[in-house]
Amino acid sequence: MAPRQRLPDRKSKITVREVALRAEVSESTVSRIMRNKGLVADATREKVMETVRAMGYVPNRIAGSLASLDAFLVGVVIPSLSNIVFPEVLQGIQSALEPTDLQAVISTTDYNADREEAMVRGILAWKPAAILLAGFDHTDATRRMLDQSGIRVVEMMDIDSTPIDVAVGTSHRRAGHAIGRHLIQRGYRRFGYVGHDWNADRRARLRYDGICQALAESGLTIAAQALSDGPSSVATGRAQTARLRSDAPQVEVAIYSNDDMAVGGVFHCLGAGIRLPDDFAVFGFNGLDIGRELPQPLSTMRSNRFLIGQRAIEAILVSPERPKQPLTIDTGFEIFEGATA
Amino acid sequence: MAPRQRLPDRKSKITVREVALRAEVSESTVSRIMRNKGLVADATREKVMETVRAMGYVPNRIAGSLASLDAFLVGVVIPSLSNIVFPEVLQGIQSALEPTDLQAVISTTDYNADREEAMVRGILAWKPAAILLAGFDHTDATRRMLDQSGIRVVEMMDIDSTPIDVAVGTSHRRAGHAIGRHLIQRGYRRFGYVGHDWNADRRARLRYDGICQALAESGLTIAAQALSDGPSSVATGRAQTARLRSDAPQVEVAIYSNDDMAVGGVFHCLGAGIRLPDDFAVFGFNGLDIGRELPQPLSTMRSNRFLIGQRAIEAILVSPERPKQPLTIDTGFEIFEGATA
DNA sequence: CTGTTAGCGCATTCAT
DNA sequence: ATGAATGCGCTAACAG
Repeated sequence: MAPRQRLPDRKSKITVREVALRAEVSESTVSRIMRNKGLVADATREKVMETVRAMGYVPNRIAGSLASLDAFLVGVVIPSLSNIVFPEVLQGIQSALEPTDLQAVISTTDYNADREEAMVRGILAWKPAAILLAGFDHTDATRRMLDQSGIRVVEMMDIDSTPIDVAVGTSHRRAGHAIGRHLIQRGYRRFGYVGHDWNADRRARLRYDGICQALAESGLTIAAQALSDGPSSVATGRAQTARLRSDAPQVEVAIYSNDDMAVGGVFHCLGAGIRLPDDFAVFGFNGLDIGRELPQPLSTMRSNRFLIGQRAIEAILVSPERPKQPLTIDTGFEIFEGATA
Repeated sequence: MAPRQRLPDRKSKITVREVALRAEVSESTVSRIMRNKGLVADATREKVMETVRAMGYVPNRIAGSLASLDAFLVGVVIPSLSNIVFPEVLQGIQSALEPTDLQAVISTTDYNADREEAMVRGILAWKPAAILLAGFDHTDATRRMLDQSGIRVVEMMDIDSTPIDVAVGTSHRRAGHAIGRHLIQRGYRRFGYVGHDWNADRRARLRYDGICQALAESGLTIAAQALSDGPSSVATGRAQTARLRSDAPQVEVAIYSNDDMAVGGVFHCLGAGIRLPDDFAVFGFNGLDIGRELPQPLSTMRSNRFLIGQRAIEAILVSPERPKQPLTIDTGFEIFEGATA
């Protein structure tokens, strides 16, 4: 634990008091003016604002928040920033936060539930208006803290479980099922799967389950799979595709755990002279921009991460109190046909 | 301005007082224990910790920070989250923040200096230990606020100007110059440039200037360029490459404003059957992962954004006071030869 | 329309 | 080793 940061003892510590004295009004008047609340004569307002500007006064929100018991922060706890989907969710959050005077405190967990617990504890200490998390996998202690806090809690990305308060996202199980159905309808029968670490990414697992279920309903199975135990990446997708191709040359179509992996698959094919989708077909998940710009657009399942962040904030803005019933908000998914499957 | 969020009036508002009463000690004792500061008998510590756990007490940092005048927040103001480089910087920040008990408050400006001003004002109100910004383009008001705040200020990404306090990043002008030199040495003479909006991305402009200078030193110039006025993207890079190729077929090598754009260029070539680098060569900037996984690895200039975030935090952790002299920290750059130029 | 009073929850002297 | 008193800077009643 590093040493705390003591604020520099700037002698020029300007508070309401200083402003009030200089402007010859009371502190409450200054306070009212700074918050545009309550009635103030235009004359005094101008007089005060002038000295505020002159002195460069910035109200101390720490004190303000303590006095009013209002919250001006929203906690956000996500697994990582290196998977592009989370920055996208953050964009949605920032955009929905813009008209508000709430600010986001952001922490990352590295897909570690214990770290999540620590982050949640740290954030709750700031008495935020709400806290947004990714997924439903929390430690018991985390769950207890969230419960007791009484604030709004949004579990994002996934809606395949019952939330503490609100869930916003898409059904990954249903998305996987839809992928399976789609590919069967297109005539594929020999399926492969290329994936990354399921322990870190439970949603990839849910999609996988959905796929298997759809195949099973048609009497089919996944004939071969190439799984890596690291995080998803273009490089991994590329390597695992090579492996799948050599292990199971009969596979007609590979479903990938996400678009990063699938793009790696496309790159492998481009390099090895494999024709898509005739020799081998590739199907991704996420609808990343880059997939659309490939020489042949990537066939994939789009989900809207920006919307997830946005809806999450909108949901908690409705009321500071949790509803009696947990709420689930489905941001949907959509097949993008593309040209690789 | 949306309504504030009033914290739910949970009757179970647990404060030091409640814990102290239940544990039959004074508030100061509880406080000391929670902060591991000052001497406390093991027996009482255990007794208190037990009731802390039982009651689920979480100290209120708002009150704590106000009372102690210590700062527990670090403000981060970046242009956007959609350009992958900023999430990477954030990763570095988060990683350096981990052993600390500081937390990051993050805002985005959409490349708008007035929004930056608003974000900085909002963040300063939280009396953060430090504030990290991208670049040197701030409004006068922003500059004044940062100055008066007395806290540490880090200007990130770029080190081509004199910082307020600390600058961390790479010299984009020198990077551009190095790119120019490198390509000249490899024998290229007919240069093209493919870029995006310079108003939003001043660093791209600095690189461009560096490139031009290097070419000029060898009596060369950029013969043709394709500029879009939107943000950088794979799609834009692809479209502008098509334009450049038809407008100026004589161009041997195109330097791109960044890797997103350059990957778009590569995709165009792959689709149009243009052989890289013989028919046309492509050179990027940033060293994004995806470039390395292309069928032919993208020739580019690597810079380390994670390191920028990390060094930024390290720099402000050294001392809560600004040094007399502004400090510049160079995180460097490095040519990645690749196979597209 | 403006001022006065009394905390918000905690950390910090200073006593004991 | 522990407790009591004071105030951080501001907002929220209430008076006037």
